[in-house]
Amino acid sequence: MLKANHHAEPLGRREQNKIDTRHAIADAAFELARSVGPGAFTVDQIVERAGVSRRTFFNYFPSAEDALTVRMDLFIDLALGVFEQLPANEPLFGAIIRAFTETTRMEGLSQHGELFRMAGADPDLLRAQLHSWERAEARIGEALRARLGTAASELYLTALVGCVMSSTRAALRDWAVHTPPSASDSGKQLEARILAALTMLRDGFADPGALIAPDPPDIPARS
Amino acid sequence: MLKANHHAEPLGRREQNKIDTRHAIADAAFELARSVGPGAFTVDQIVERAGVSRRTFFNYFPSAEDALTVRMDLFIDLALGVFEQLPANEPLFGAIIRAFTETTRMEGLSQHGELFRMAGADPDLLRAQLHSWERAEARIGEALRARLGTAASELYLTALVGCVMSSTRAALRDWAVHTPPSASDSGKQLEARILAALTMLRDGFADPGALIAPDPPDIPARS
DNA sequence: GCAATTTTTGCACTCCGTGCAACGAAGCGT
DNA sequence: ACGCTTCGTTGCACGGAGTGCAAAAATTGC
Repeated sequence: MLKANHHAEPLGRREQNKIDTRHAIADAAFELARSVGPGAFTVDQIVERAGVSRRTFFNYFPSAEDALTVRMDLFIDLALGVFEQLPANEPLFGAIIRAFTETTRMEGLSQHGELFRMAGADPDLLRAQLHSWERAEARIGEALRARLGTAASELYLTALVGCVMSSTRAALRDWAVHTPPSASDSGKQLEARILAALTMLRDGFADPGALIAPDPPDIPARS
Repeated sequence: MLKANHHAEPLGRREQNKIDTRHAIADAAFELARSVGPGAFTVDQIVERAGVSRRTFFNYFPSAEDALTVRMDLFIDLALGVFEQLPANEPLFGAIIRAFTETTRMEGLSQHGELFRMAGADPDLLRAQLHSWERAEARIGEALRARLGTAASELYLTALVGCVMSSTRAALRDWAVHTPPSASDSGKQLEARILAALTMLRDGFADPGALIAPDPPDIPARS
């Protein structure tokens, strides 16, 4: 269910077992959340499915909800990998947007959307996700620092990253409200919204009326 | 410690008692967090200080950390009150920035900064605060909707609000890192950073090198 | 195969969060 | 002031969350 790592480094049994356990727990939690709803299951149910002891669960995650944020962490892993490969002379916002679209091409967004919707029904899951976004922000900030060098101020950098993440989240909200879970082009709808939001940000929120076009807007180069 | 409400509406005993209890709990929690550190105290300690029963605490807050977000909620109350009074023809970003500065003139920022710092040491408090920001975002979004009318798309509006909040948070982070808790002009430092961040946002992150000037930057009009 | 290291597990314990029912205080009509 | 109603508070009890600790099991290096 969860993606394995792609760098074929020689992993020892120890490392590999830990990764497997982690994913087993995450998968069990996700399936449970799907079937009975977020916040409607206990840690004991998770560990039964995952085949580990209760105590082991808490060696990996501080709470049941945290097991549901593994997917986002992995998504960020991938996206950062893509981002670092992009040519350094590419415009900043363009690189960010491309890193995102390339990653969605690998991973898809449906499960992320699903989890986002769940968070609307369970405050604890929402908090875990917000925390996850926060961690992602920090990691992306480092990647941007590596690209921009010391010319960009700390404030500029963190504000920029924060806005990118905020815009993405706004797109998720809009998508969750306006696209029914059953929609066939659900993923495309979401991607289009994220692109629209990032484009607005890049252009300084100049056009309040910017709406979602039926097909993904093309992005005229800038910044 | 916490501000009383300013509209002198005729409140009944019931309403007033609830407000008092709420504030008593919030104050007790804050004092405790200050003295022993965030996450280092129990609900029982809070209720002992506040003079209410354990059960009553949970009638007001779902967790100990949530009692520490009351201040931010009240700050947003004030800020929204200010924002609604501003002339409707004032440029959007200008109005947002003014609503913020006016509110800080009433309330100050030191306690907010203090709480923000605490969140760095306690994941649960961090999550509660992130949730609080989320609620604030929703409320501010409504206020902006009332001002902008139906011309602005839902996505534009939520993305904009999200970016405003993100930029503010970035300013808080920068402040927490670079300004020692003992600094005498701590509040001014923070305010200057928030203004700088909001200005960058307004200008579309055009200048990566934007740094904090020793004295608060003045804001040339736009948008 | 053996010793060292790391991970898993069971156990015990405190604290959290909530449903429930009894109690007490505020509102309200007379 | 009286009773009646409504709403908030409290105590109790219970299941679940999260953690320190030490024993057991698995992996590693020799």
